[in-house]
Amino acid sequence: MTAKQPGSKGRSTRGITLVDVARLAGVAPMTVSRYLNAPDAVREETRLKIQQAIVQTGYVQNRLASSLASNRSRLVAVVLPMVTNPLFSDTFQAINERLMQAGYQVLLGVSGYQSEQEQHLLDVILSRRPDGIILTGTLHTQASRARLRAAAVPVVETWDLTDDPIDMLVGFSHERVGSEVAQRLLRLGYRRFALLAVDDPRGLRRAQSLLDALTQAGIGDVQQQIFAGLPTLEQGRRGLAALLENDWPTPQTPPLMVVCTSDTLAHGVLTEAAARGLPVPERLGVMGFGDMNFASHTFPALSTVRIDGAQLGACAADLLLRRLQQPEQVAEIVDIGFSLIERQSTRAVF
Amino acid sequence: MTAKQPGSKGRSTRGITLVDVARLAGVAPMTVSRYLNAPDAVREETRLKIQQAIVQTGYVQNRLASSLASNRSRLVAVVLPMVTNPLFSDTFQAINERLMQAGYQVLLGVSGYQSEQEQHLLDVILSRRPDGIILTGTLHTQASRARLRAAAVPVVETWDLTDDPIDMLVGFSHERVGSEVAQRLLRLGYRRFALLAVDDPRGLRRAQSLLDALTQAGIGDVQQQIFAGLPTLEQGRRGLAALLENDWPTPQTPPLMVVCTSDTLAHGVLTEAAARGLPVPERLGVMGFGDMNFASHTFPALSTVRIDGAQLGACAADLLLRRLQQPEQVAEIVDIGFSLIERQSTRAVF
DNA sequence: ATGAAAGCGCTAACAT
DNA sequence: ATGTTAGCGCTTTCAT
Repeated sequence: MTAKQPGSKGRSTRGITLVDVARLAGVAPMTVSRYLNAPDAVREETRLKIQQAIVQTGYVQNRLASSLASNRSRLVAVVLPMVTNPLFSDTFQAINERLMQAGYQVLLGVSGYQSEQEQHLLDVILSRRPDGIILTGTLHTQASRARLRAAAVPVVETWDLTDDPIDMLVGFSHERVGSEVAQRLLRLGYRRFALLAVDDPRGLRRAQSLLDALTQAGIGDVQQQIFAGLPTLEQGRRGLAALLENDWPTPQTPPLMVVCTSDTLAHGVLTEAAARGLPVPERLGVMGFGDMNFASHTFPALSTVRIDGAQLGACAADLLLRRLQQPEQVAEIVDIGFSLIERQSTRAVF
Repeated sequence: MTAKQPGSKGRSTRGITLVDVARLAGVAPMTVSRYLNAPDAVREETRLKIQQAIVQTGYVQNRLASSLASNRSRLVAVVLPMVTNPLFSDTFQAINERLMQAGYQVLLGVSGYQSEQEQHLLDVILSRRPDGIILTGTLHTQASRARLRAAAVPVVETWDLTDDPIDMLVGFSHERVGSEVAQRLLRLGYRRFALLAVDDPRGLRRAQSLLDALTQAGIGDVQQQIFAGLPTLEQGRRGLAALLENDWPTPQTPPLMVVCTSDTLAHGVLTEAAARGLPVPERLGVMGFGDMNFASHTFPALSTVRIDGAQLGACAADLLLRRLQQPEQVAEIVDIGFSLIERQSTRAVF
């Protein structure tokens, strides 16, 4: 509560600064700064004096000022299409954990799935001068991508494997997911297929790739239900209900395989099937995507495509952190792959 | 790529600044600043010149500098116990939406459910000088709460109704949830109860309040399964399995009511019941919490306690924004309440 | 190991 | 409506 003498043109007094701490500790401000940023560069005795002064004053460093002066914000922007999509939450969690541990903080950006305000979001983010940016998916407009390249900030794109990454990249091939799922299901004996999807860009690519592979195998008549919005249990139920309207599997027909672009949709399909007394896997097969934490515990257990979201996030954070420590590092591209998990929901007997 | 002449003691050149834009537009830096912060205070003609200069240079404002100079960061820290808990994602989404719209950005803080590193997280957050802080739940240690009060930053606590809020508050009474659930279920005719909970502090308070109400009604023998960690479908299945080991409801016994502190656990209970052929609601009743988006679409549909997470988030953001506009505003406390939703899973016939 | 000077990029406050 | 000056709180750079 010491009343400071305002300078002739000074502003109203603010909180406790590093100068206050320095004065109390009887050292130069620069020494306090050293204590904060590299304690080992300060003598033990001095360190104690400063420590005491900090506790006594309740000083909290002002990182706005330190970021400005040092040209390092220790901020990393993480851009998600949607905070409510549980597919990304493991990734997000892992990213945040690693970054915090390394002394960085996460600035959140939510892009939505449409590209309208993308440029604006990007400017808002860049205005904070983050030391790095982690994108979920990739930016949609070329203008945005160019701006990001121009900003010369390290960027990691995730959850995808594109042709021309902005910088670093960690993901997997959605095309390969689609075709491998098709091949596996064909090998299991399925011949009748339906598709349940929501309209997110990567999910649609998986779906298209699946359809292509099926067509190549001579299966062209695949019923499709594509919804707008996020995948929900409700959409899954509705989707199956719609599919069954013109194709109700009887004991005589071979089982129908419903491929979903998300475990959540698939869970809804299982639920609707149970509600209608349609036995899975005997007359209906279900395939999900994501291997989310519930997939192995649905009834019956859900076959799906496993993506290790936590590993993906950890990898993205590590790539970025390594670059921040060694700016010369080349831009890596990491394919973390995926694996097909066969559980009860695809175990029809042919 | 214009090589700037470094001052005698200058640092290596950085990006394009407001001064560069001003020079190109032929105005003073302050005029550019005005254009950015209050375009209406600048003449149309000048505005166009500046606009052009900005586009031409690709200038992006440096908010680190502007925050430092203006003592307003336009940053709001949002603290979550865990990013992967879907209970909070609607709230988080709503908060982020409102804040972005109002020109604020979200700085994420993940506290975990234990209080060990709470103080450190708090300092990390305060060091960015956020204009406000939104907490999910409340801080655990008195030291943290004191430090936050001392920082004189607007704070909104959410998802709870505590006795001594730090500042603003929006939530509901977990105690009342517990007792009202008990009373409702008793009125429905249930007399045999079991409890399934995870060890989050608010969930445990709901549970305790439920148990108290049941005891008052003369029902003291309530089997309990309390797990550590986040609520998952798997935990719900395991929980029911464990409960059934020493209490398998027969057609002769009155139905067993399993009250869960989370819809996700309840969903697991429904799943395990289906897997074991135990009919819900005839022999087993299930009650959830949260009314998450799947609750009305499980089979059978799940009775639960509805909390409007999106409304809660919007309310929290609005309280904060109002305070930021009118600092004299008193600290409001908002009880957003809850409602009991009766669906199929509690429709036993007595 | 510590200090002094200069300046990061912007805006508040006071002109005009 | 626009310009001038000082300074936000810190760190870089150079000196001791």
